[in-house]
Amino acid sequence: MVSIHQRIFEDIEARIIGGIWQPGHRIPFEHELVQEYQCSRMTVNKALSALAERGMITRRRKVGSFVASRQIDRTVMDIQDISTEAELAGHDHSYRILLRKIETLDAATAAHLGEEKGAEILRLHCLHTVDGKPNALERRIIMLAMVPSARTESFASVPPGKWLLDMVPWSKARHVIRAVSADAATARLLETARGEACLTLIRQTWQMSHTVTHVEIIHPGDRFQFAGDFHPTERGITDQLPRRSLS
Amino acid sequence: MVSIHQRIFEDIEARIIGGIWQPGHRIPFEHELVQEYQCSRMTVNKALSALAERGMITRRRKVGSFVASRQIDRTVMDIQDISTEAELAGHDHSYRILLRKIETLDAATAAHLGEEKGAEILRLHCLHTVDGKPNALERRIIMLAMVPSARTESFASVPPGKWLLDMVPWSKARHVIRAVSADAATARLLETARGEACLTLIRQTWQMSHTVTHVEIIHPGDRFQFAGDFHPTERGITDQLPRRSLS
DNA sequence: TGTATCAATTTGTATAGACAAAAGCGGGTC
DNA sequence: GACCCGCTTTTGTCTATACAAATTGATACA
Repeated sequence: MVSIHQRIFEDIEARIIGGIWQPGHRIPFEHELVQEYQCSRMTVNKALSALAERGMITRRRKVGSFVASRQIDRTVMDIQDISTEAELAGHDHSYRILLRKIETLDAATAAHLGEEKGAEILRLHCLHTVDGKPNALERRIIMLAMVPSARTESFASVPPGKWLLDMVPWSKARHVIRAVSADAATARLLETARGEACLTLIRQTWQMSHTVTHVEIIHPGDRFQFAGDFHPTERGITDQLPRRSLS
Repeated sequence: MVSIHQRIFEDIEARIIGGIWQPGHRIPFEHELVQEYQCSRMTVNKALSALAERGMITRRRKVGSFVASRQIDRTVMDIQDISTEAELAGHDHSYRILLRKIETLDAATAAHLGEEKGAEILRLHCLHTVDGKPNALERRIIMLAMVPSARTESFASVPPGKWLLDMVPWSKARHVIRAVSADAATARLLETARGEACLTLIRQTWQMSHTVTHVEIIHPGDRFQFAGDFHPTERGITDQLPRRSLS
């Protein structure tokens, strides 16, 4: 049993996706759809508002609603904590702390993070192993002012990524994905060749304009990839499945 | 002037993001919020439904609404057509067709695409140049059954990515990002060293379960990266800015 | 000609009321 | 105990109505 709301939404969506209504096409006025579907204007309005929120149509008072101009090629990636992700995919995961040290921010790093020089940080290096093979090198900075409890946490039983995710809410995240060649030290740790292509994910998260953490995760290119699906059709971005996969 | 709807939405959102209400916390019932905000239940309901659609809360009849369990580390990337993207960033863009050939699908490629062997395809290879330096190598397959007009299109003035975006609506896209080392031919075309780390984007788009196109775009790793921001706070995924940037 | 004003149209937001659907709870029966 | 039934609570959807805000188009006027 589908609701009227849903029926209107999907009918219009299908006509847009199917190319029957091209970008720029004016879709019927609310009162016309009220006639067509024999329902109240509120119901039509909610359906059209939902389509507008999704970016499929744009609406202007007194003018009407129009099929949005261009399909943007967008993808949604769930970038998860390594351990969670490995477990979801049914792989073994373990990790080893290589370095754990409290420092103060030097000028260059501070500028790079957009924070004040001299702030206290926890620097963590971590090697992740999946199914017995080294899979990622994690280099992390945690701002101790934002996460005071990290000062006494050993991270012996819970990996830092997971610990932070459960511990600190964030309001903004930035991700950068790069391809880099492994230097000698990285290659040795990841048990791969020097110069091997590596997929690097850099993530910085903020809470209310203060950096919480900055992390660089380096994967050997022959053992990792990022994948993401996008359906313009889907209800919410929440019914996506985990997207990062072992290759 | 903000609407009541918006005020409710943002108040609750702020309490979740700020960590005042932890995951699992039961947020007030609709009738309680009606009291608190002195508005009708419809208004409260719409605000809570919007939060649920966004994945910040989950709702269950008779039980209540709860702060969603775990923050997923998600990012939204707009992966645009190379020319559009370069122009937006204020760079010059040109391209050259290296190969344009109509073929039939061999068994291996067909299996890889999830399509039938023997289907007619247009194979296109294309070198993109940004600000005078080679920036991407594009290897594309277009299913002629889905895009018959591609048969006679020369792609001399409009690059294939842009042409397809304007021409054919799609209902699903899949993206994969990889790091690979350049082989000799690729390195020569991209004017980089053999073995250099390259960032590869693979994209396959479908319309109603039929493949429209499959493309592999190889960027030299020292000249390219993908970047994406995610604000759990934002209204829609549509007010995102272009995300892929020249490094 | 240009400009201010007004009316009409369309979307945006809100209300109060109604009933349906899901799910927990308790009571009775076997 | 297990099972069934009905009561209650909470969310889900819909209606009819109302007024506000934005914008267009027409009209009046300098």
